[in-house]
Amino acid sequence: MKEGPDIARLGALIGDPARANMLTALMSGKALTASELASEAGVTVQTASSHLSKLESGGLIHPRKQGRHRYFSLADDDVGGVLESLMGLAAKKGHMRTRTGPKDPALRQARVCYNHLAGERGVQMFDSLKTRKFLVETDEVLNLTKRGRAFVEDLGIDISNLSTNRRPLCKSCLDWSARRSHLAGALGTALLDRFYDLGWAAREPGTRIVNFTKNGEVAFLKTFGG
Amino acid sequence: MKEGPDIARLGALIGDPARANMLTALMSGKALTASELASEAGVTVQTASSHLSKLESGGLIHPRKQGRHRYFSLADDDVGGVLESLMGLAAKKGHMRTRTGPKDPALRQARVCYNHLAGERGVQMFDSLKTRKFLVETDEVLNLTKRGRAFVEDLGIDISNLSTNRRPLCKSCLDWSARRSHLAGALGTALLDRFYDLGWAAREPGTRIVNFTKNGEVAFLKTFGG
DNA sequence: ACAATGCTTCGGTTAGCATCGAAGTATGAA
DNA sequence: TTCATACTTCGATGCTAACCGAAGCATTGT
Repeated sequence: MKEGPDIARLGALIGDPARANMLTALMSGKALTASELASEAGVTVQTASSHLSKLESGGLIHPRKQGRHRYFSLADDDVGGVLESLMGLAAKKGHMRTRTGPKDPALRQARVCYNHLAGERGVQMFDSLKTRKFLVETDEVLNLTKRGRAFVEDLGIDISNLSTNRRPLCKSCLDWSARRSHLAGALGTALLDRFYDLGWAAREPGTRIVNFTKNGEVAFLKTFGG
Repeated sequence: MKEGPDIARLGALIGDPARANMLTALMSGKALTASELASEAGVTVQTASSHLSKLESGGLIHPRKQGRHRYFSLADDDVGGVLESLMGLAAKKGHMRTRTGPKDPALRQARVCYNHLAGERGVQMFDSLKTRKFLVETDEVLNLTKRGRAFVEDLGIDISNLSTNRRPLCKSCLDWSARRSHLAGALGTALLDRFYDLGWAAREPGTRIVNFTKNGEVAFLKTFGG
């Protein structure tokens, strides 16, 4: 029996190509069925089932039974954050798969990171919130100021609804393309959802790309400085 | 040929128990030799060598040749950050295991590194020489200034005798306990020898420990600032 | 010169695990 | 009930990579 440190188990889980494909697919934030994940990973459903049970017992994903389907999603924000930071490191080390398709620039500009906005747009929003003192970072903990709270409520977000949750309101997440931080946590999710509702942006189906509409881009730039 | 996403390669690198042990050992910030890492990982040096070359070509660690040793350290802060986040996730999932204990305190304070002084004393001496501009480091090359030369000669060391040797006069050596540098090279050797001659310190037989006498400690602190 | 130390490379063995076919369970539809 | 879909479990196979012994290379010390 081989005993390694804690991170070895996590690394081995992420280290298998099939499982890594599944996890990156789940980074879109959508819950996917076992069959869908199998085709994403390019393996049969039996193999996928084996992988999924390992990921589940490893605490990386969380199943939700619904009818005769099982929907899988990432276990929590921390898992998404770790995967994001791993992608960032991989990109920096030049091991990035060089499929320079048209998708790549779009991914860099705006994409979902599990359930919040990432990419240049996400970094821009984060910086804007910090320079205007809506967000302050003290002792590595992010806090929303009173003025920030007012700003967010002006956008039409119900803060009290979020703060009841045990999930942290504000959290910084290291970006994959830029090496800067963007906003994660409940507020990050709420903001992205609000952008959808306002018609500023929409998801490109089947990918992690977030497409901003013409009016949405104008409004976003006006709101988060240029 | 199996092609997975970028993070799979990183995951696989971290996923092997031996490599994970090496990486966690390097998380201390210290640079370690291949042999030390082998014993940390519980494998033979041949196996360790194979692992280390993989970690190096994966961009996770960075080698630094020094004499007949190769010191390895984490490539950059980003690698440490990713490992840290992985440990955090593993701890959260409850797979945490406590790790290696401390080493001999006497060794940390003052010891020989081949033939020069290492440990906290060595680092202190090195820092003192640099802040007083007796040593300057340009382009990763250490040079003794004129004032430094005078200072060393005042201690009773014959510089001209050393400079004839093909061995470099000044060389920085990465410390084992602190992760700072100390002075190696012909001058480092000469200084330690001079300490012996002056009766400031003596070797503890059979070990690498250097014991300072009471008077020697006072003189050392006076000479190299405290 | 010679020996000793630190590390790497080569070759062959072995263990683990991903993989898929086939059979089994569960849910939903006709 | 009977069939179809979604998924899991079992068993067998095959490939990868970790592992160590032995030999080779490089540096240092005597």
